[in-house]
Amino acid sequence: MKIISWNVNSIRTRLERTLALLERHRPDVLCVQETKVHDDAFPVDEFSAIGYHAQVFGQKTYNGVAILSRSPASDVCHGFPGDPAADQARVISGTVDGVQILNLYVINGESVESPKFQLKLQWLDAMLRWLEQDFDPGRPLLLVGDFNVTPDDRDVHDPDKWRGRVHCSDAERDRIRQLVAWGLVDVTRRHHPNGGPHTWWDYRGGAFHRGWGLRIDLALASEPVASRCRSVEIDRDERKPSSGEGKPSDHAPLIVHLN
DNA sequence: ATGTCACTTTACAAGTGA
Repeated sequence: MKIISWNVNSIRTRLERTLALLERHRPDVLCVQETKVHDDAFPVDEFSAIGYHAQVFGQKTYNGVAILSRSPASDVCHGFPGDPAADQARVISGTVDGVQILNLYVINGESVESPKFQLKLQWLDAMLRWLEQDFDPGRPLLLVGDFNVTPDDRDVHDPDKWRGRVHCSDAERDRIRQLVAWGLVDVTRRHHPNGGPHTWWDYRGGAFHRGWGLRIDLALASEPVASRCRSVEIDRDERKPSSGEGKPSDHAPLIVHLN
């Protein structure tokens, strides 16, 4: 079973590249974030034409998540109880081929001084309470998405430059540690113990070309899923300007392969 | 202090969010 997570930064702008990604990898599931479109305008037909069901939870302009899958997702839910940013479409969950999948677009936070940063921490706290209440780490569960947090300095191209800043602060990293302590495995790290691989590069300053990246897109699996995990890879080519129609997203797809 | 991108608007440039 192959599951891909990708922050597309607008599903309409990235439609051709998303269709090409599906044809290239033929994953069982593609979780997308930052679709930036109201559900009525999501390009459902283009995906069904190549064999993918779409479950969408979006809004105009901002945020938005969707699960595209070859077999239909069941028990689909939008958002979560206790969400302190319930007006923002950031979480869609469902079960595909026996795996409960949570597709997350975590609040960016802007900077550690911003009120949005406090909201980000509260949101992550509420998300953990949801897991504790409604999920069991002894069952097959996979959280994927844009977490907007680097778990540790190995995930940062220049840790000294980023130290204490948004995506790299102790407060954010504590929340990831709490998710792991509850019973999840950072499967990317398990397969890449020495660091990275980066998943996001700022559009500005030639960051991709210079290797200035962060690992902020994560796959956190309960042990029943982690033990099936054969590989976790990044499709770095997708981040290259030359690799497809139109411009790339600022994130690269994260590919999780299960036995 | 940032060599960008996508989206929106009583729009045709400028603000916002990333």
